[in-house]
Amino acid sequence: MARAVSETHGEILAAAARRFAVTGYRGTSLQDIAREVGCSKATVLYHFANKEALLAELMAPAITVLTDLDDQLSGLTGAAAQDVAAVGFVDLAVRFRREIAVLRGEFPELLCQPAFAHIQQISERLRDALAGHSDRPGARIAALVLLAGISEACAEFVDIPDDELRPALLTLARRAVEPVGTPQP
Amino acid sequence: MARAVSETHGEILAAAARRFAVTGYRGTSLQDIAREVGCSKATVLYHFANKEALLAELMAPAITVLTDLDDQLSGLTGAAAQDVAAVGFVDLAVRFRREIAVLRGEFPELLCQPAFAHIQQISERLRDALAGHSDRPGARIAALVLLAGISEACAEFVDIPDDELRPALLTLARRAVEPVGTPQP
DNA sequence: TCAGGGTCTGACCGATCGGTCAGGCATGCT
DNA sequence: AGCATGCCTGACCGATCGGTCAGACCCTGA
Repeated sequence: MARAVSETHGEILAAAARRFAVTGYRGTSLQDIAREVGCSKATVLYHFANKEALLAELMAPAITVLTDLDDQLSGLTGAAAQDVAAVGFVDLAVRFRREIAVLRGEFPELLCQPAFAHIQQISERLRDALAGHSDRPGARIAALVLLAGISEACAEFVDIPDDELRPALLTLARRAVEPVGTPQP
Repeated sequence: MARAVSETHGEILAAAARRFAVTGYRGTSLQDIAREVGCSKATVLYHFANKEALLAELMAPAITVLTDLDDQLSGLTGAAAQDVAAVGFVDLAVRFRREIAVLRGEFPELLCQPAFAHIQQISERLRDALAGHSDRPGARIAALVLLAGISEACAEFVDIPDDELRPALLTLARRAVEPVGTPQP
């Protein structure tokens, strides 16, 4: 057959995204992906060094956006940080619904891999920002519930258009976040 | 060694609960469980017909409570259903934190197993009740975010005492749920 | 025409998975 | 003493996993 390299490469990536989103990273074998593409398992491993590299390339765009959001958040505090975190994360979760679904439930194990080492810290900072940098248990619990719930909802509602899902999630987030005192003049 | 049957049986169950909660159902091998107990893998399979039966016995108490909640919900509508669902699920999630953690991310696959066939329907009814039986997208999205988020939070905050986690989650749920019109006289 | 490089594959590898099975070893009843 | 029963185990099974490798195939440039 011998297709152009970029073509097969992209097809494998797309097939992996579909399968990972349904059956998870560990629940999907290289054989499954190869079958969906219509090539051999060896071909998958010709285009990608190993299974982890395939996942890493799949996640790269989402991770870039997440890192940008983290940078944006670094200079903010209080209610401003809360709102930027809410808007930013909702937008990210809606746009990268499939990538979010891939990680569903496999976060702890996958984050141990070197390619994703810093994501855990970023998500903790994100949670902290959404809690308004407060250490009240209620605020921290609310932030975690929101982040996890929004992720799950995005992975679940695959058939709802972005423009409907995004405002609904944002409204919910703003209603659910524990208000934090902002220094007002 | 030859311990009393109930003793080893219980030890295996406890070890499985610990391991499943950390590494998930699929991520935990029978060998892992046997190692933690200090017996052979064959002993685990002497006390339990197979891996699935071990999981089923582990989940039984939580499933009983969930089924009770479902019965309670069957006769309610509107705001009453919303509040009973919120209180009931928060209580269940807090009490069975470890069982919730086991299912983390493996819901779709595990629910295919015959022992858990009806759980999916129950959780959908629960979500529907929490949405006040409304079909507005905002209400349905909020209900899913809450159920998923509460589950995740309970699985994550293992070190917070029940009496602190429960009211925080309940307050959040009542604040986040989309209010539904109740027929008032 | 031929050499070389990019693409792809079948066959194979060691490791690990869930699960089976014959048999060892106590204990208690007859 | 002899036997049955319950508990436990090492050895083993077929399947599947991620990954390797030698070589086939095709295209292109010299």
